[in-house]
Order: sequence, then structure tokens, then C-alpha cells
Amino acid sequence: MRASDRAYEALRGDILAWRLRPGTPLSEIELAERLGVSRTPLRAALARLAVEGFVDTTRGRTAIVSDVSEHSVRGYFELREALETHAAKLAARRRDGAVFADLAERFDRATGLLDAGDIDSYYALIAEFDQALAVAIENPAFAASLDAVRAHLARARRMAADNAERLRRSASEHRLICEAIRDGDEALAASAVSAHLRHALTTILATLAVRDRQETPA
Amino acid sequence: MRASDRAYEALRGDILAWRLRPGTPLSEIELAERLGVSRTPLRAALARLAVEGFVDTTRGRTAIVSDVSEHSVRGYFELREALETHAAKLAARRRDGAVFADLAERFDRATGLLDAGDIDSYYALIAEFDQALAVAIENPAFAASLDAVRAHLARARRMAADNAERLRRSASEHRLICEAIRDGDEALAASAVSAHLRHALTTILATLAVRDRQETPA
DNA sequence: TTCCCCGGTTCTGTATACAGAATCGGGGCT
DNA sequence: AGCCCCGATTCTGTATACAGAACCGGGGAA
Repeated sequence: MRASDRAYEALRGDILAWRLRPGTPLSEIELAERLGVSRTPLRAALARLAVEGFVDTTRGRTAIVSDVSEHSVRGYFELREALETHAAKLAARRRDGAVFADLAERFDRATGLLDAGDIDSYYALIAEFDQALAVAIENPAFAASLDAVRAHLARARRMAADNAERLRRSASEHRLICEAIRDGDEALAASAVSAHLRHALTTILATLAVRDRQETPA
Repeated sequence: MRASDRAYEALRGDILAWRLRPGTPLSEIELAERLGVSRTPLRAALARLAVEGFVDTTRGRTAIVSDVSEHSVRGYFELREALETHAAKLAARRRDGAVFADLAERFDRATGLLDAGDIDSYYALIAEFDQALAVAIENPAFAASLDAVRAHLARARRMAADNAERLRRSASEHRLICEAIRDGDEALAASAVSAHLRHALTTILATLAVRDRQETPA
């Protein structure tokens, strides 16, 4: 694997996990030293992260980790809604029902997981669902766009400590989506995705508002 | 302006205009020499083009200009349909009717342009419409995705010598879209965009089929 | 005190040097 | 003749060197 790829993945992981928080200045020399590569591959990694929106190179000389604001989160949610609703329609049209029938059942049983407090397993199930949707559309460029926007919102969501009640509803929303895709019902799949995303947005924005209130005290 | 940016724009322009045809090998040394820059900024340009899908680095050692096939065109159209339909809904919701009211009238008059054979002016009008939609959504990340996918399909369309009849229908389809946005009718805007894109896809695929028949003769 | 100017410093952006991997061609074997 | 192997070559990927631009601090003037 190339050094530039390693640097890219390391930095992307650090940004998504908030080890590099929004606004952190990204000095090429310092990062290159820390990651054990020279500035050349490091710059390639930064350039790619800038194209994908995780790094902001427009302000001043040094790049910084891009901001997570209400405005940016709303923007990415609009983009995600556009992509995921259409992806759900495509998946329903592709009529690959078996995978989503299975997922529907597992989301149905997921309330049990949540009662048992096994939140990690539930997140793994969601990841599996996301992956299934990306595979179902059979469209690399589409899947790449989906992946990028999901990553942005995963970063934002990492602040939001999902409560049990929200996760329970999330499971039921996902079950509905899976059933619609299984049954080839494009319209229902799209509106179920739309409803789910709007609920998720509300949750994240609530957490963001709390953070902002804490960080800018009167 | 940075040398890497100049190289990026030059290469992107060459690829979109078919001066660099699909499949052309992109030797770093040769390109750097031709563009008058060193390999470092040229590599940055190639990396960015690869992220955006205009260059394929997965095959062998040297990068090549990415292919334009029926498969890839269908894929980008699915992605574009997802983005443009949602963008049209957002534009309708934003209720910035004046711009689109004006565009609707100009598309209405555009049949006159086409009768006069002034095709360039008509293409300029379409470009203005695309730009207006990108501005109306007030969402940089969304607009960037739109721009990339439009560029891919502009490249594919460059093969398709649009005939006058198709352009006349295109004008009427655009007028319908603009009116729907002007009136804040989200559902109509979305389906008008969808219908327009499907027609455009059909036209491009027909041209592609002709090309393939010519290039692989019996 | 506050603002502006300016030299010093640090960092980016670019060019170049170098090592290693992928490709190509020829020669030998089957 | 056809295929495979291997050396030569060419190209990429990375490291480093260097020039120039963006920042920082102090000193002077208002």
C-alpha cells in the first residue's frame, strides 16, 4: 500500500473519530513527522481530504479540519436525502429482495438487542444495511458519493449520544425501509428513507445546539 | 494560481473536450513537459481527476483517461437524476421564483433561437439554467457533486450531435421545470427533471450505440 | 495606547534526485 | 512455432532541496 494511502486513511480516521477536532490546524511538517512519511505523500492525502470536504484549505496558509456546524450538517443531510432516497428506489427496482428481507427481520429483532443494551451490535447492523444499499444499486460512482456524505454525517453524529428511545425508533424505521425494498415498493422506500433521515437530523441538531450552548456560555 | 490548479484545469478541459480521448494513457513525464510544470503539481492534478472519476489509475502502472461506456453513462445518469430531482425540489421550496420565471420565459422564446439555427445561444441558456439551479440550493457540497456529475455527462454528450427536434423538446422540458420551480411545485419540478433526464439519456445512448457499431464492425 | 510598517521566521508550493516496481523485448526451451 | 523466463528499461512513488509567499513580533509614529 502506498504511503499516501496510509496517510489518507490515518487522517480520515482521526478526523471522523474526533481525534483531530474541527478547526485543528494541519501542519504538513508536523503531520508528516507523526505519520512517518515525507511531505509529498502527506500532501496528496490532504489534497484528497480537501476535495472530499474533510479539510479546508481556503482559509489562510495552513489547512484546517473542516468545521461541523448546523449549517454544514443541514447541507450534508440534504445531499444525503437526495442520494439515499434515490438509492432506495433503485434497490427496490432491482428486486434483490432476499438481502433486505433478511435485514428486515433482523431490524425487527433488534429491539431485543437494544433492551439488552448491546448498542454496538445494533450499530453494526446499521452498517450492514448501509453496505447492502450501496451494493444493491450496482453503481460505483453513486456508491462513492454515498460513502463520502455518510462519512461526513457519521462525524457529526459522533457527538450525538443516541439515547435508547431514538435507537428503538431507528430500528423500526429501518425495518420499514427494508420491507419496502423487499416488496419492490419504490415510493414507500423513498419516503421511509426520507422520514428516517429527517428524524436523525433532528436528533443531531439537538445535540449540536446543546454543544454550542456549552461552548459559548453567557 | 498554483501550477497544480492550472494543470488540473487544463487536463480536465482536454478530457471533457475529447482532446484526450477515453483510454488515452497519461504519462506523467510527457504531460508535465507539455504543460510546462514539474511532475509534483501534475501528480496532484491527476490524483484529483482520479478522485472525480475522470482518470482511471486502477489499471496497470500508468493512468488512463476513464472510459465512456453505456454502463458508465447509465450510472452517472442515475446519480444525476438523484441529485437534480432533489435540487429542483429544494429550489422550488426556496421560493426564489424570479430567476426561474425569467428563465421560463427565455426557454419559451428559445424555439425562436433554434429556428434561427443559433444553437450556441441555446446551449448558453442551458448553462445558465444549470448554474441557477446550483445557486438556488445554497449548498456548496451539493453543488460540487452536481458539478462533477454534470461534467461527466457533458463529456458523454459531446459525442451526441443533438438534432434540432431534440433541442426543441429540450427547451419545452426546461420551460416546464422552470415554471414548476417558479410556482413552488416540488413534485412537478422533480418529475419534470426526471422526464427530461430520461429523454436526454435515451438520446445519448442512441449515439453511443451508433459509435460502438462503427468502432466494432462485423 | 493604538495603529502601522517592516524585518525575521516559518511554512507552503515546486523542482529535482533517487529507489523500486511494472513493463517490454529477446533469447532459450519445449 | 509458440511459450516462458529474465535482463534492461522506463515509469511511478517517495524523499529532499529550495524559492517565495504568508504570518509574527517589535519598534516607531500619531
